[in-house]
Amino acid sequence: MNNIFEEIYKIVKLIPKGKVMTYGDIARCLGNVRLSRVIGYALHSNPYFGDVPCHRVVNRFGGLAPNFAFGKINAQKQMLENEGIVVRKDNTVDLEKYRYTIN
DNA sequence: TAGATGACTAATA
DNA sequence: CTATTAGCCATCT
Repeated sequence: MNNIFEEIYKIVKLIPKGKVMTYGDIARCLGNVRLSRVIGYALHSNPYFGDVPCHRVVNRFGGLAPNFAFGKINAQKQMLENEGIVVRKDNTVDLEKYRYTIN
């Protein structure tokens, strides 16, 4: 499938361990920041769970998604911590520290 | 088949 | 400064 979804997954897969990316950054990589919405749906659908580290994708505040596809937000939090990322009590990460930008 | 919705963000009023 | 509108695309009803 050569649609926007594949592009999204391609970018997400490029996120190194211990780093996170925002929807906006991914969308900007695709050439249009407004695609951030599509990214959200793409990960919500989550057809490639296991291949796509959707837990490394956070919103612009660094906050984790309220409805994690696999389990609860707790699961995402656990996975991030497992990679060495410190998640705050309010389920947010330090973007200045963990934000990964491709360009 | 057509319309509404959603893990969002940035720009404008 | 805060609040609202616009824009994207796939899936759901």
